[in-house]
Order: sequence, then C-alpha cells, then structure tokens
Amino acid sequence: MTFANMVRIPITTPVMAGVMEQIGIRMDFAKGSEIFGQDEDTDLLHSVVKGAVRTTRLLRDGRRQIGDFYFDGDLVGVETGAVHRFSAEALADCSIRVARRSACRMAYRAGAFDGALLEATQRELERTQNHLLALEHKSACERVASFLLAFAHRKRADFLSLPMGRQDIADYLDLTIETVSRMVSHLQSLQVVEFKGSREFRVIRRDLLEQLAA
Amino acid sequence: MTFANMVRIPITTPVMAGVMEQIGIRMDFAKGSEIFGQDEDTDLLHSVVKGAVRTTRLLRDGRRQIGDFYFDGDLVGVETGAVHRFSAEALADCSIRVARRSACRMAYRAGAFDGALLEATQRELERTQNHLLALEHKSACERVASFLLAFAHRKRADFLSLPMGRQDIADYLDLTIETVSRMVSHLQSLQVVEFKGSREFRVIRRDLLEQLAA
DNA sequence: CGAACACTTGACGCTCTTCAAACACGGTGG
DNA sequence: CCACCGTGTTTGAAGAGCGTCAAGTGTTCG
Repeated sequence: MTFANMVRIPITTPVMAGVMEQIGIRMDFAKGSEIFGQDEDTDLLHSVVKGAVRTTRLLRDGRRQIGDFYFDGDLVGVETGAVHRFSAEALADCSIRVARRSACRMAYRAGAFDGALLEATQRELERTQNHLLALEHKSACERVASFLLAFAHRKRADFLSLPMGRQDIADYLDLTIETVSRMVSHLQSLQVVEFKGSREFRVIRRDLLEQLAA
Repeated sequence: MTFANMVRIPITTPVMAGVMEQIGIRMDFAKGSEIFGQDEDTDLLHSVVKGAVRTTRLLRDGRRQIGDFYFDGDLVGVETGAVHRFSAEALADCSIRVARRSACRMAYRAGAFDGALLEATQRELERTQNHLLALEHKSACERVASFLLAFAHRKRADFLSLPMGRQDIADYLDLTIETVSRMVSHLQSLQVVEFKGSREFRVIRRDLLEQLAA
C-alpha cells in the first residue's frame, strides 16, 4: 500500500468471478472490435478472460475520453444507468464472458449477487478516484512514469508489452501524443526503462521509476 | 441533459432519503468542524439536511485532494472499504442526519436498502467521472466557467453564495489560487458574471458562460 | 484601529502544446 | 527482392498558458 495511486485495482470479487464463470457465455472479440457500444443497454455484464479492453466515450466536441483499461479478470463497464455511457473495445484479441444481470441474480441468491455488484462498483469508483489523483498536480513525466509503473506491477515478466498505442496513453493521461513520446524517450535516456520498439519495454531501475512517479 | 459535465448529480435516491429521514439522528456541525475523519470506519452514513460539506484526503507529499462538495440531500462519503479514505468537513454550519448501516438495513428490507446504496455509489461514480471530464483537456478559463455554471444550475436565485473559498476551488479544479482569481476577474471583465465580494455572484450571460465552459 | 487573513494583480519563467518534418515499421505489388 | 505507401511514432522549434514569487488590496475580527 505504499503507492496507492500506482496499483491497478482489479474490478472483481470472488462471488462475481464465480457467477461469471458459471453462467457467462464465452465470446471472442478480434482486436479493434467493439464489445459494447455507448447507449447500449447495461443488462449484459462482461468480464475479461484474456486480453485487454479499453472503454471510451465520445464528447460533443469530437474529443474522446478514455474511461479505463481492463485486463484478465476485470468486470468491464460497471455502470450507473440503464444504458452504457462508455463503449468498450478490444485492444487485443480478447476472450470475454458475457452474462445477463437477471440470470446472475437468479443463479445466486439475489442478495449475494447484488453485494458483489456493489463491491465491483466501489472498486470502479476507487479506480476512478485514483485516476483523478494521478492527473491532479502531476507533471507529464510523473504521469508517464506512474503509467508504466502500473503496468510493471501487473506482470513480473522481464519485457512486457503495452496493449495500447501512444494516442490511447496520451488520452488517458490528458497529454498530447508528442509529450508522451518525449517522456518515454526521456525515461529511456535516464536508463530507468528500456524500450524495444514502441510497445515492448522493461523496467531497469524500479526505485528511480517510483521516485519519478512521485 | 445538454451539458452532462456541468450538472451536479445528487447523491441520493428516494429509498435512501426515506431511510435516513426515518432513522437518522440529526446532528449539527459548526462551520469548519470535521464530520468524519480519514481512517474512521464507514459504518455510519451521513446525509446533508442543510449546509455544505467538502471531502478531502491528505496525500503523502502533503498535498490535499478534494473529493467533492456535497449539498442538501446528498449522502456524503459513500465509500469502498471499511474505513473512509476521505475526511468530511462542514464548509458552512451544517445539519446532518447520521445513521448506522446495520440499522438502515434492518429498518428496510435489506435488499431494498442495498439497492439504494448501490445506486448512490453509482451516482458517486458518475460524478467522479464527470469531475475527471471537467479537468481533462480543459483550460483554466473553461474549468472555472464550468464550476460557476454548476452552481448556477443548483439555485435559480439571482445572487448566490459560494460556500467555499478560492483555495478549495483551486484544489478542486487542479489550478492555483492565483489562476482561479485571474479567471474570475476575466469572466467579470467579459460581463459574463458579476461578483459582489469574493463569494456572492450572479450569472449575467448564461449562454456565454456555457460557451466558455466548452 | 490595527492585525490577520483571504483575495487580487503583476512580472517572469518553465512546461506543455502546436505545428512541422523526419523516421520506422509492415504490408502490397511490381 | 526491393520500391512504395500508409500508419504510428519520434524529434525539433516556437509560442501560449499556467505556475511561481512578490507585492498590493480588501475584509473580518479582536
């Protein structure tokens, strides 16, 4: 719990995972395809089995807000109303489990299921608060460092691969693509991380990276 | 629903309001006093009867993040875990209703109460997402304009009074107090709003203000 | 009436954006 | 096999916008 804002909170609970595994229908989505759309109804729940998902919403002015990125085990797009306010797309080829809310509620005791849904929503809230925290009063360098660090936390592998492009990172961090690129170069010149191409990277000095993420 | 990001979403539901009214104990808090603290447990629910509340959390580096502002009817600090991650303070003299979660659950059918709590959490999530949206890719002027507009939406009165000071606004909008001050002056010089002192203001040209809030 | 506090205003510098161009990679077709 | 193009990324130079520091102006309260 030293760096709360850098740890990715999984959007799942044991009960929720159990329910989805039991009654969810497995579907595959090709990289780039839409899993659900803005304004579709929220009756279906989606959880990621394998792959990477991004939620976005289009704004009046044509800009695009990134909601968040979701990975193995996460429930995607736990939302407020009857219709989705974000759409979800597969960043990589994905395997997703889909289930109807009503079916989930029947499969389990309704109360237990609602409790799990509440907890998932609370985790999503916590994540959004942390995202806010990761932007507020942080420099471009700190944002990019935090972002890379959050990934390094997910996998212990030597080199790991970012499933999203620079534009997605820029939108997520509220920076321009050029600034993200510059900061990545900067972190490399400091020997803190090493990139192989634009997506594969590894952390060389985790202590420095944590320090730079402030 | 034209300007989703400028509308303050109330954190309440009919069921929740009913429960709190029925079994909540009314308490008064003087301006500046703490309603609950960071790391206190979340067993107690608080709803605002009258007044204005601000939630904040202290960060490692000594900075202070503002969670949100809460007004009449709002449930304050719907949170994730067993302990509060934010503390809540009275911005003005406040009247608050306090109730134990467990008591609420007993007073109502547990299911109905949990549903109401879920909805309140979802609204809090939606608010946080909108807060994020209100910061991302927005200029200082747009942020301040949105902020004032959100208040103008709340009350239809001619002149209305901001319950928080410039520092709170600055923290909320991730700006400095000087920049907030400059933007307020700027909006005044454009004849879009009029200030009487530093807290009382009214909107002169709502259309322009909405345009500036982008 | 004076002191403490909150807010405003000004000047200057740094960071990030903008605009522009170069570069890298992957696929296609000659 | 290599020239060609499209897309995504990097790099550079210039400028705008916001932060910082510092001084000034209210405003509230003893």
